Amino acid sequence: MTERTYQSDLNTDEKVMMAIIRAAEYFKRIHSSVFRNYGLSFPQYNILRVLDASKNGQNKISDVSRIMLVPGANITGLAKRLEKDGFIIKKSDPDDDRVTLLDITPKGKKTLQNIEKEKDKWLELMLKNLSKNEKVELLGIVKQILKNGISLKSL
Amino acid sequence: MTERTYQSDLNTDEKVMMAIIRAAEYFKRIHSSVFRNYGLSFPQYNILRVLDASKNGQNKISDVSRIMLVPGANITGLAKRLEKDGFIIKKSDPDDDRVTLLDITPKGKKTLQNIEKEKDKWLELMLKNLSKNEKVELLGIVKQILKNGISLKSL
DNA sequence: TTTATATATTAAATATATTGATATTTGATA
DNA sequence: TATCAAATATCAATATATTTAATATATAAA
Repeated sequence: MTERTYQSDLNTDEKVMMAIIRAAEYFKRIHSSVFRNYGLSFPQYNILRVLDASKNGQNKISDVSRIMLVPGANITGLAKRLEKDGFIIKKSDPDDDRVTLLDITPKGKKTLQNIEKEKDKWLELMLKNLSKNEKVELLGIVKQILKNGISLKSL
Repeated sequence: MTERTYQSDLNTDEKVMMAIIRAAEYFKRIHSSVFRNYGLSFPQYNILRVLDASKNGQNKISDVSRIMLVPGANITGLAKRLEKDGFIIKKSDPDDDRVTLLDITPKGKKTLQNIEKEKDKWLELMLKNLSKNEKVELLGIVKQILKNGISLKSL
């Protein structure tokens, strides 16, 4: 019986993962078509979001990297493109010369605002099947997943 | 009051989306490090999974495209790389010469099997915070999101 | 001071995504 | 039958993103 229970638990786990990944792809695909009209890819949009939610609209590359679970070498390239298009600027941290700070520009903030309405319209459509309660519940469960902190370092 | 309620609902929606996307990135990042040892990227792995779950281990490019929410032109490239590495083979559909069938090879199936144990070990770790009940609940809610069928065509 | 660690960049190779154009086949219809 | 529209897949060009490894610099710790 333990054998079967174990098996079936694993299958549930797998279903949970695949469901979440598919839902994420679903969100990303719909929303990307919004961002694209504003010259942003999805990862670029995410960086802007992180910065906008950060204190003073700025953050270190290493922190952005950690928050987004994206390697630093990757952020460097993304940041370069974002700066080229005027959405952010890079400055070095006066307190620590190793650190590069990414700073969202007024254009960056304005772009986020412009995107917001259109994006929210789609979000509402996509989540219209869920009650408020279900949303809150979902949020709580997903947060628990994120909280447990398994990391690649454990490998 | 409606104003506030509306606002707060939108914020919940956004939180739901961001949480799901972050969880998906989390899964993908951990699992990618498993797949990579077997020569597969995440999208490649997903195609194999789709084929493996399809009747006779084969499916049309257009259907894979629809299932994965990935444009067809994209699947063409992915399939080419998968075939080059012997995970799938491409044949044309005898019933419809427009159609290309992707067929998972024994090597492809074997690779999925080899990956499975290691992958499941990580999954279990990542989901250890959740009760069976919570998993089932999560699954039900996410499925509802996926079911509502908003598509890019609506744009 | 020496060493180790943290931070970011670069380079090169590969993979993925996007768009638009093209070719082929099929199905429908005049 | 001939023609047209739709479905399917590919290709080409370009832009982006990812991965890995190597490097440079600065800070912290010993």
